[in-house]
Amino acid sequence: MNTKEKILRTGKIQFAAHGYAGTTMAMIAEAVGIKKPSLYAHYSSKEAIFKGVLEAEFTDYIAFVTDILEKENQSALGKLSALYMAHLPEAGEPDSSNDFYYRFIKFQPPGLEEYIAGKYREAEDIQFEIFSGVVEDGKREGAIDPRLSARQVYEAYFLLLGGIDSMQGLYDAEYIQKSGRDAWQVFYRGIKA
Amino acid sequence: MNTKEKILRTGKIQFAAHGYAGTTMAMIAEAVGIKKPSLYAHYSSKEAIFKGVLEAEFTDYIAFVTDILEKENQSALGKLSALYMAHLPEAGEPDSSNDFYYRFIKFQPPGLEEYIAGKYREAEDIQFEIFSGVVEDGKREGAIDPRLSARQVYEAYFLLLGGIDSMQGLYDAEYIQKSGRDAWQVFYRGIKA
DNA sequence: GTCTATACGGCGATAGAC
DNA sequence: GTCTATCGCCGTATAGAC
Repeated sequence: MNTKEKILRTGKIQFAAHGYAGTTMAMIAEAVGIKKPSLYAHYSSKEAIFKGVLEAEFTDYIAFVTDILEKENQSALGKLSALYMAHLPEAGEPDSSNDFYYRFIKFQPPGLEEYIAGKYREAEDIQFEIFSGVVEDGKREGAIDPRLSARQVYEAYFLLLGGIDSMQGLYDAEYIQKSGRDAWQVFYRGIKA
Repeated sequence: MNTKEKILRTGKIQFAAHGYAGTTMAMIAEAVGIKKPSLYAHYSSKEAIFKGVLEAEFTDYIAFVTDILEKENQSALGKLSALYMAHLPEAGEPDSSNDFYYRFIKFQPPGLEEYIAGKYREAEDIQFEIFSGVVEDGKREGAIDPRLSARQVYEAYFLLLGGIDSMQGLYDAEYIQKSGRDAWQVFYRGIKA
């Protein structure tokens, strides 16, 4: 891994853990293993590093969702469940990608509000399109109540995911898992045919 | 309103909008209408102002929940629905209390992690106790499926609320309201007897 | 590309007059 | 209680040698 990639990797971890203002060039440099001014040989500013991380995260997230929802030989409910469960935290080290994504979707560094919002809407449009296809499959399979609209199922589903994220850092992974599974049962009862 | 209260009021708004590091003593002072050093006649430090706001917010939040869930002449489902709907954003100015609460529950300023976590657990214990009483009432009224535990209903419910919060700032109030009501229907189908 | 040295500004906080 | 003036520190970013 070259230095430029290393900066993105460690930058993501630091930004996710300490926020934009709370992360300093010195912190990133130290974690990378170089001195502070050397960062400027790879990125022109702190903001440029941040944007680099952000770009990569959106790309990865869309790939992650697409992978799960377009898996073959799986029922629609199987796919929805798999994507949901993939969002539950695992015990051990924190998931810095997830932390980064949710932190900066909600709390944008000053001056980057529009930039981030634009990226987000773009990612969400793609996500909704794939998701609603799966929901329609679920109706055809007789698993999802056809009276519910794909939009309605989508909203309830991502409200739950947002809720799971809002528990991170407040509870341990095991409790969030249990909580998340409990909520899934309620959700499932709510959409089943 | 005296200066000390004014500092808490404006401090809450600034902290909610810009975060802890992103809020400066100069910003608070200007919004209050005094100069920066005058703040120190009322609070010994930036952290002291923040803690003052935090304390008041937790107190207010518990009172808010208690008020709604202990209202007389209301069915259990009516209470749950009322509390849920009260969390949906209204069009117009942003709700700085809500923004403050959720921002700092999830992203604590360095050094205040334990302090905030402690306050939060305390508030949550009280909240769960009241909430589960309402759920048990709902079962007795024949409105909620008795096979569901109060804990399970609580978890699904607050996952939804967390999800609603995670939409704030990304969508306008009207869309979040619609989304929130849609999700409520799914939730209701999921818990009804 | 990496380093040492440094410029420059903004931060929290204090001193001391009124 | 409020002000002007200022301290000390640390942030981003640059200059210039190797």
